[in-house]
Amino acid sequence: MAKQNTVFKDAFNRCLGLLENSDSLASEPELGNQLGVSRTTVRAILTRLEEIGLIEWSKRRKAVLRKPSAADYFPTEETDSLSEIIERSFMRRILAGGAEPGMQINELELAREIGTGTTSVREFLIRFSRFGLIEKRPNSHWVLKGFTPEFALELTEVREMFELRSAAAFAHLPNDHPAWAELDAIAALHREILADVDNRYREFSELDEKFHLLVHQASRNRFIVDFYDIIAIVFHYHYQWNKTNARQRNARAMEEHLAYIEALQSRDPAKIEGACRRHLKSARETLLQSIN
Amino acid sequence: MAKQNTVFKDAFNRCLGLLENSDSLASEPELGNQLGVSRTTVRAILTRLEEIGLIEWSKRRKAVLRKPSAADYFPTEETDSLSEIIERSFMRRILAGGAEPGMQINELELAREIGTGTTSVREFLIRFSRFGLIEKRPNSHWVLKGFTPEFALELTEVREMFELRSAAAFAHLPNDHPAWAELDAIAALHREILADVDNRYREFSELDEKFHLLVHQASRNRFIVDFYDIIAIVFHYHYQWNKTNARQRNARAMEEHLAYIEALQSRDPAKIEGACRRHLKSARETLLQSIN
DNA sequence: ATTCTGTCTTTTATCTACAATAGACAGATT
DNA sequence: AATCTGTCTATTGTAGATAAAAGACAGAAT
Repeated sequence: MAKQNTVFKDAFNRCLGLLENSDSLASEPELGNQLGVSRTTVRAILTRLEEIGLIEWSKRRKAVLRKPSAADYFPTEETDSLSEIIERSFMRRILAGGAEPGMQINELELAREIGTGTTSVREFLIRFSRFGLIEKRPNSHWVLKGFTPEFALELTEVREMFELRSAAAFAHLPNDHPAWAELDAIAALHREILADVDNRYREFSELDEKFHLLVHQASRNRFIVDFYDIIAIVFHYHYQWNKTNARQRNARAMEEHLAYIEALQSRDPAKIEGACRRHLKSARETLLQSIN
Repeated sequence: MAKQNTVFKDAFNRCLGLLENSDSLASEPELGNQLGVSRTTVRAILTRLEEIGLIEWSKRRKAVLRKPSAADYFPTEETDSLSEIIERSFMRRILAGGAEPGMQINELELAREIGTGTTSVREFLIRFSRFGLIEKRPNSHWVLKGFTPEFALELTEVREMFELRSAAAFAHLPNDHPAWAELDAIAALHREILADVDNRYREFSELDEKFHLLVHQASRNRFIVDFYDIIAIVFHYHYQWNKTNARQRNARAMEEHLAYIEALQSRDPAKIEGACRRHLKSARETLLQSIN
C-alpha cells in the first residue's frame, strides 16, 4: 500500500452525516468545501454512495434514495490518519509503559510494532522532537529524555512567560474583535458544565485547550501560539493517563478559569495578572503531582 | 545511491589532519573517539589510508609512511551532509531569490533542483517548519510565510523575553561554573578582534552565536536553548546576505557585548538588564532595517 | 456570466530496498 | 585484567516506486 485512503473514508463518513438531514446533495465543489477535501475525493465518495444504493447520481442530480444505516459507515479504526495512529501509539508507550529516561528509541522496531513503514515513523519522530521529550543522535538512535519533573518545570516556566504576556495583550484587543465573543461563549460553557459537574466534568479537557489557545492567540506571535501545541499535547495525554481526583481538579480549574475570564473582561492589567498567575500556579502543581 | 558516505569522507579528511603531526595512529576505538565516528568508519578510513600509501597498517601497528598532500583530501563539496546541502540551497532560495510570501513550495521540484530524493527534502521541510517560515497544508503543498518584518518582530519579541531571563539566571550561576571561564574567554576574543577590527570583523558572526548561546544555556531550560537555534539560523544567513556596513555594525555590536559581559560579571541584576536591553534593541533594529 | 462536470496531470504520503554507519561479541594481544 | 582487533548483525539515511489526493482546464449546463 502506498497510501491509506483515510481521507476518503473519513470524508465519506462525514458525508453520510450531511445526507441524514437532506434529500439531495450540493454540487461537487460545494461538497468539497463542506467536507474539506478536493473534488477528486468528493467524486470518489459520490461513486461509492451510488454503488451502495444511497443516492442516484447523474451529473448535477444527487438524489438521496434512503437514509444511511450504521453498516454504511466505515469503522472508526479505518478513518484515523497514519500520523494520528503513530502519535497515540508512541504516547502510550512513553507515558504509560515503563519508559525510562535515557532509553533508546528504535525506528524499525517502532514501525514493526505499529505495523507501518519506517518513513512515517521517522517523520513522526522529527516532528515530535520539537516537544523536547526525545533527542536524535545523528546516524544513530533517538534517545528518550522522558516525561520527568524537569521537563514539566521547563515547560511550565515558558508557558507562564507566554501566557502572562498573551493575557496582558488580550486586554488591548479592540472591542469588536471576535475573541471577545468567543470568550463569552467559553465562559457560558464553563457555567453550563459547572452546573452539572458530576456528569460533565470530562468535557473540561477540550474546553481547557480552547480557552488557553484563545488567550495565546491574542499575542499575535506565531512562536507563542505554536508553543501552545506542546502544552496542549502534554495536558491532553496527561488527562487521559491520570484520572485521580479528576472531577475535583477539573471543577477547581473551571472556577479559576471563570475568575481569569472575568479579569480579562475587566481589562484591568493588575487583576488579569493576578488571576492568570493563580491559575497557572495551580495548573503547574497539578501537573507536577501527577508525575511523581 | 542509498546513502552518501559523507561521514566517512569528512572523518577521513580530519584524520589526515591528525596524521600531519604524528608518525603513528592510535588504536581503532581511540581514533573513533577522536573523530566522533564508529569503529566501522575508522576501519574504512584506515583501509583507504593504506590503499593510497599513507600508512602501513597491520593490526595494532599504523605507521605513517608519508605526509598527506592536498590531493589526498576529499574535496569539500563531498563532505557536506545532505541536510546541510538542502538547508543552504533552500535558504538561498527564500532569502535571496524573489520568494514572495504565500508562494507554494513543491517538494518534488525542490528535490530535482537540489539533485536529491524527495524523502530528504520532506524531512528537511518538517524540521525547518519549526522556524515559523513555512507552513504545511495537509495532503497538499507547503506555503512560504516569508522573511517579513512581522516574522522579525515576532522572533525578537520571544528572543528578548528569553534572553532577559537567561541573563538574569546567569548572575546566579555558582562561581565555579565553567560558564564563567567561557565568558572570560569570549570577552578576551572580543577585545582581540576589536583591536584589529578592519581585518577581522568577519569573525563576529561566529562569536556572536557562541556568546548568546552561552547566555541562553544559563536558563537551564531546553525550550529556551532550543529556541536559540531559530535566532542563530536567521542571523547566520542574514549576515551572509546583508553585508552593508558590516564592519561598523559588527564593531558596535562587539562594544555592546563587552558592556553586557561586564554587567554579567558584576552580578548586578539592574546593570545586567540594562546592558542586555540595550544590545537587544540594537540587534532588533539592525535586523529590521535589513528586511525592508 | 457564472458555476458545474468530465477528464487529465501533478503532487503528496507511504512502502520497500539497499548502502553507509553504528554497534555487539569472541578471541587475540599487551 | 584490560584493551584491541576481526567478524558479524542491526539500524539509519536515502532513493525510487506507487496509490491516494489535489488541482487544472475545457467544454457543458444553468
